[in-house]
Amino acid sequence: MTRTAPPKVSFKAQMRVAREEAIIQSVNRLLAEKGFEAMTVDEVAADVGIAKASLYKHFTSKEDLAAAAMVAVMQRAQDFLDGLPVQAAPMEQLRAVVRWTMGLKLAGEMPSLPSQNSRLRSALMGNKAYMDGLMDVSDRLGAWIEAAQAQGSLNPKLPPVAVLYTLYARACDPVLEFLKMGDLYRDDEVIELVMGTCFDGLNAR
Amino acid sequence: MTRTAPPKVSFKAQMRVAREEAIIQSVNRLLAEKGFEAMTVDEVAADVGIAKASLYKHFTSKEDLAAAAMVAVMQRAQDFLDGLPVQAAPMEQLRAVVRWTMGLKLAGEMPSLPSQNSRLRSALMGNKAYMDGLMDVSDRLGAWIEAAQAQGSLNPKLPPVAVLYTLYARACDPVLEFLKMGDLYRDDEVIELVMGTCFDGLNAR
DNA sequence: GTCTATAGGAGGATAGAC
DNA sequence: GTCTATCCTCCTATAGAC
Repeated sequence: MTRTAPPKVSFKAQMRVAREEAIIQSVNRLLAEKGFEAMTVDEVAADVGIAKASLYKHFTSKEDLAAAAMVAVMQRAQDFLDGLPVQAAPMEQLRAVVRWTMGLKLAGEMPSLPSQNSRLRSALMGNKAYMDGLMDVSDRLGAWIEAAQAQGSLNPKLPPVAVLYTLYARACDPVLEFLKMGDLYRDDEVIELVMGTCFDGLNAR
Repeated sequence: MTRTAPPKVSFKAQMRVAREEAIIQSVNRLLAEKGFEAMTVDEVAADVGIAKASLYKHFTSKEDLAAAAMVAVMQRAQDFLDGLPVQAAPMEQLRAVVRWTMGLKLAGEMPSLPSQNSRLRSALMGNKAYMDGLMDVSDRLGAWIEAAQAQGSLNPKLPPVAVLYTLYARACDPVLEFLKMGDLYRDDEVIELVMGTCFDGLNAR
């Protein structure tokens, strides 16, 4: 009788993964809190509790760190999509995703990246895991958008891509933080307000 | 017969104002193009065609430069508001302002500032001209918002401040640049699309 | 007030020992 | 792979001559 095969992932590899997850969690929090430019690699290292040089053994650059955080967020999004009830109406799926996204943002768990930084853009576009996740999420949302338009719950005159961008943009909507800062509304009230302006618009109905 | 009184503003003072306007114009363009963090004072100096040290004779810091650009934008907004037809319906005034704002953004003339930078926030809050302009614009928009709600064209259930923030947010809406990048729509088409989602919402009507 | 030159310091990235 | 120590580039801001 032969010995059992060695585990596919060694103990050391597991430790490595665990550490990288800790790093990504810190990066995610700091990106949400201060944004990419204001976040320093020293801060990340201090927050994780390791030396800066050790960080660079796991990730090759600051941009790479940010990309890893985005991969994690994209994974969370995919998990959330997987958990949605399959039988629900497309429109309700879309509304649920947007609500979830804004909840993340208000909870300080949504990394905020500058859209103009070209080095960062390159790092993101060159990250296969991120691009795959983004494509998958976009495809799923796109299917719901078209279905909702077909059944007349979503405005059929709007180009699907415009709807998609509009939904994505709720993840970095400054209205959320401004309303939160005012201290007049609880987080869930802020979310319902912005849900209203997003789907029903500002006009009276 | 006495000589005419000396001009209130000396020639040197006029030169100074003209140079500062040139500086502000460069800052405005660079802020719109690359954002605050990516813009360097060296670039501004090179763009204006003067030495960096000379810049600091006019403005005490990079944050001060950005604040001056915001003052100029606020002045343009006030001028635009002044030029609107007085007899138009409040709702139309609001729509006109948002259209104008998005046009500025698409034309690359809307400076983009990070909302998290505290040094910058302090510079803005400490700039009386900026704060006065912001208050004036907000008051005028606020009056139209309440009037539009009173006459039932704007959803009366929305808190006026939430509407105000939502309108302001169109000035930095990433949906504009994303749709522009796609090259599927002309600038005016992009504006009308976002006007639609903003005022009519995503839902079918 | 304009310039050249440089101080001063922050921050990304790496060398090299262990 | 972790550490300490350091490099090096970039950038804000200022000194000092004219």
